[in-house]
Amino acid sequence: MEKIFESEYRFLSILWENEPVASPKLVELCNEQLGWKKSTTYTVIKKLIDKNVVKNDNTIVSALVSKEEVDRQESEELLQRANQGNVPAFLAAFLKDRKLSKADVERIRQLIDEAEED
Amino acid sequence: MEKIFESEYRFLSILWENEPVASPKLVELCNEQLGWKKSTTYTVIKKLIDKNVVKNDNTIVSALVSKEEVDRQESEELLQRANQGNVPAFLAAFLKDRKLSKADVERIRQLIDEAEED
DNA sequence: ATAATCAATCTATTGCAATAGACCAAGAAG
DNA sequence: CTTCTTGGTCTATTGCAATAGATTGATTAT
Repeated sequence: MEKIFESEYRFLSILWENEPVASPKLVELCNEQLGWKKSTTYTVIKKLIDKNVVKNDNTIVSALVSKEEVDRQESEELLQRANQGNVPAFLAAFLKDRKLSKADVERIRQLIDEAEED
Repeated sequence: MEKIFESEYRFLSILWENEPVASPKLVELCNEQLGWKKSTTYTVIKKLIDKNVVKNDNTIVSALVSKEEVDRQESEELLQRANQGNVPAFLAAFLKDRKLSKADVERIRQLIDEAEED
């Protein structure tokens, strides 16, 4: 997946919250929430269509990629850059000096179990 | 801490591996590893000095901030942006569909335990 | 004294993401 | 029909990170 820029992410955040949504409505929302002019919204939509991240079917815009996927890509980049893809090293740094409640620990423990391959 | 840009991070990666190091040596290293001209290296050093991230004591350059701190800041931003600071949510997304070896799971389990508050 | 070297700065220039104004084509309204 | 509206594009412009050339001021060597 091609890189998503800051302003594209801001746009997507609005889209994800409202999709599927008519493009003029997006123009309105982006103006309210981001202060964007009409053409700004449309150029961003276009860029994202080119990147296959968004589609516009006869005025109705929707995302082809979920927030989870985009966020994942971001964390993957960080994992690679900061820890060369070493998951435990990344988590060690991430959890360092962090305090977790019993409930959180429980939830996380479960996630780890699910990630364990046999 | 002020934001560290991509190119500053690349520079810092070299600095962290070699500090403390004489500035002309940094010019050489940045030229070899990044293809930078002399002035580019010096302007980046200057920017980082302004940001209090690096110091230059009579030609000898060293970092005032560790890689761990910078990486941490980065992951913190991601945590906020993607999961509003919710650690378990972040970890859920991060670990989803990831395959971990038994050894990794063991290490991570320990990290979690250490992060548990009483 | 003067020339050469060298660390460092100061001031551009480049590159590209972010933003927007001017325009257009097609359909709706008169 | 023709005028108006409207979704959309095309082509700037702006903003700022990234990069670098020209220059300086101090030290070293001649």
